[in-house]
Amino acid sequence: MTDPIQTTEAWQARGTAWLERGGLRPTRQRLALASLLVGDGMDRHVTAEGLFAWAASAGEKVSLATVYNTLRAFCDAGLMHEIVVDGSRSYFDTRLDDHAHFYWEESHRLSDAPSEGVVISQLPALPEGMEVARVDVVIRLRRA
Amino acid sequence: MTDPIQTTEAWQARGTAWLERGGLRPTRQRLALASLLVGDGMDRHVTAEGLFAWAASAGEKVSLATVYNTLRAFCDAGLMHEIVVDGSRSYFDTRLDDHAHFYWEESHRLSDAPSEGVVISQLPALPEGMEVARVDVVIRLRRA
DNA sequence: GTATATGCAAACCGTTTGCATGGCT
DNA sequence: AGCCATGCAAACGGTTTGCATATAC
Repeated sequence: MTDPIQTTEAWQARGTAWLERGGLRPTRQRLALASLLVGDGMDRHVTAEGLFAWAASAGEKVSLATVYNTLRAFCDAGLMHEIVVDGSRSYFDTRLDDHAHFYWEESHRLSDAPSEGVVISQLPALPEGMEVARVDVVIRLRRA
Repeated sequence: MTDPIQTTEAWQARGTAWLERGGLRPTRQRLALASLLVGDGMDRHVTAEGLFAWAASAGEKVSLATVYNTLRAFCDAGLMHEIVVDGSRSYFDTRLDDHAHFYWEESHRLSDAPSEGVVISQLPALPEGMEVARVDVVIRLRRA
């Protein structure tokens, strides 16, 4: 669980380092969002609206358009990945390696599947001249 | 390849049988779309706009709203599956069994991956009280 | 000082819906 | 006759964009 001793400054330090890795200027808004996303070092799956609401409830003043623009900037900088599981909204993931996801259909939540669990032991022959950009595995869950 | 001897009547017969399987009334528009989708017995991946354009170029008069409604009806009837790979549009697949897809990022096309190719040899432990609704595997391709 | 980020509101675009008309059984 | 499907246009919702202002370097 999260260490309760962690300070806001510690989160911001991580946020700043993270932005630096992406070559992005540490503006107030980016730093606020980055701190929320990676401040505690855990992997996150957020939607734009969700992050906007989270920032607002944390007292950060960031416009919704900036949240969208910033998430896109984070993706372009290679700091996050966009995940599409639901046509009506986009999810953004702070974890960069290929890994499978659980998608909770009734609550519209996305989470990591235990990484040891999914084993793709073989990929199909790829079409001529093509390479794999990414392999997305989404395990859609419903109440049993 | 498609057998050039096949007649429109043969497509319609398949379309009618297909609609029947889904318990859907064989209206002119549904029959037209069904014939395009399953008339030749091949698996198809279409977008609503794409199917609308295809129908129009085949001389079928169907409104875009009806294409959307009809594709949804086909999905609800269990005749097709909706596949989400691109936040900006939905794809609809006539093939019903779990199988992996190739997504051609630059052309925004979706196709089946050779079924023998992908082997998921193990699934992760599922959360308590949950079951798998579906497992989506999308292999995103880019030019090498 | 210059390039870039932000905020707002308006535009955008794929999709859905309300309602009147028309067709299937 | 009654129910359901269709078509149109308007509504919808998430996302993007144009432009004026503010901030980082």
